[in-house]
Amino acid sequence: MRLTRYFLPVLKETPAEAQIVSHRLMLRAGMIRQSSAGIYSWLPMGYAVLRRIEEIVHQEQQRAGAIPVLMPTIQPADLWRQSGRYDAYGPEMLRIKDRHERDMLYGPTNEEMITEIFKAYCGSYRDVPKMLYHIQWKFRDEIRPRFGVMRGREFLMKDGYSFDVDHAAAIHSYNQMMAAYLRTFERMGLKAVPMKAESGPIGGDHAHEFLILAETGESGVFLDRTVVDLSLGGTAIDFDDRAQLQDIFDRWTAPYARTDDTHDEALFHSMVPEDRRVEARGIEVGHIFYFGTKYSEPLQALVTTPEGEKVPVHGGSYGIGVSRLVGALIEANHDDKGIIWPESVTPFAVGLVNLKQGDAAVDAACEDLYAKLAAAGLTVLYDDTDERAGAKFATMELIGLPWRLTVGPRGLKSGVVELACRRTGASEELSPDAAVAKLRAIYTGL
RNA sequence: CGGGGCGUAGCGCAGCCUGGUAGCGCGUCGGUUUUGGGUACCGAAGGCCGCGAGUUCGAAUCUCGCCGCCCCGACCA
Repeated sequence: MRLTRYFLPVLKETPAEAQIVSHRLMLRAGMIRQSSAGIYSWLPMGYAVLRRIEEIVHQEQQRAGAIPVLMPTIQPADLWRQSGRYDAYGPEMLRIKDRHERDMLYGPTNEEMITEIFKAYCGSYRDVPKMLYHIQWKFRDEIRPRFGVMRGREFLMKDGYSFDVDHAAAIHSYNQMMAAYLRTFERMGLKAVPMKAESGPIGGDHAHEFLILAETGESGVFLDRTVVDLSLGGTAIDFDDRAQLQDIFDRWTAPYARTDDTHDEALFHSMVPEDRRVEARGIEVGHIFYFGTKYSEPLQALVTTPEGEKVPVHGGSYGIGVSRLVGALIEANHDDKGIIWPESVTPFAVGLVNLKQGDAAVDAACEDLYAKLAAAGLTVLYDDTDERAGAKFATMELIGLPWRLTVGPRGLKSGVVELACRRTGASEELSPDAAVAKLRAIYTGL
């Protein structure tokens, strides 16, 4: 993409309304534009990151055996009356009427709807286990939206739902999602720690929240340092292997890790030696829980067992805050100059900077690199504007592309370009072809 | 929803107390200059001063009402 043809409305100054760093940087980098309180348009740069995050979530969900669907944003109120949540949900739920005065709502979540779908088609133990998920916009009319996309009213969420014949099978589904989430967040370069959670308004008991540690986190967290160092690394996971998944579950949930909602100071001290105790702040980016028959009973989602008995299915629900992750990633990856995208979610693999637009040799070298990078399968943002070097560098640093390839007359005289790493600030001079090869190597396997 | 603050050019702000036909910086456009870290200078465009009512000869400024946004708190992916 050529910057002269792109839409990248960067801001030199920080808009007054933005308080936290991710919100400020998203506005300055031209990623989002506020429409009203807690509701945003996603501009090209922001949308690109959002789609990359979505793609990772899709891949890891399906790897774990979940099946993608797409349910509507607008739901009929009757469905929620059946589960009893129409009245229970409160003013957070946006209630609307259609032209026939029928009560509708903009869905804050989809348990009722997915249960209704399951019930319509699945009635036998042979139909389970099933794990369905979708990535869809939700609306919760928060009293006070804030922090940009981290706490918006409209937000993009992955929510998945498991259906199993009994408790033991449901726990396996739960463990599948636990492993899928660990993989998902690791791929994004995030340290997300599963923490024991309260069941919350949805009910149930087997529940964990995934939090990434960040100074601006909304929750206080208390944890054993050892859990932060756990990593799946290249572990091959067989999602049908109950023992392996149970082992992963055990390893990640054994160390003490809780938010201030569930924190138990005495237990914390008894379980964790002082030198391993960490008190920090965290941002919740995912939530998994087993809720048993909470929805299947009132909605009469039953399956027949091999013995011919009809039993309510055991359900679990698994959320990832996809749009929130954009903000959370920035909270975890930035410096005083701007954003630093991990390679796995960056909107462009590399920024190509032409230091002397209009100079025949430099233009030609840039065009050549632009074509070769594209041929190597890399996405490129080519700054072909006639801005000065300082302005171009500042913009590249602000928008956070992980690698910058700088081409100028000075280096070109000796046949080199500069490849700079956004995260470390390190740079090296090498031939254009070597730069392409190095970038290709960096991005291989992501 | 309780408490506080703010709505003036695309963005950041001054002007309001003490009414008199709207200003600064950045950005944008044109020109000169500069050319490896947000260059300097010259010129220009751009605003029913959030909306409505009132007071007044006259309202960005005073009064009342409404709307929107932000911050603290309770609530949440």
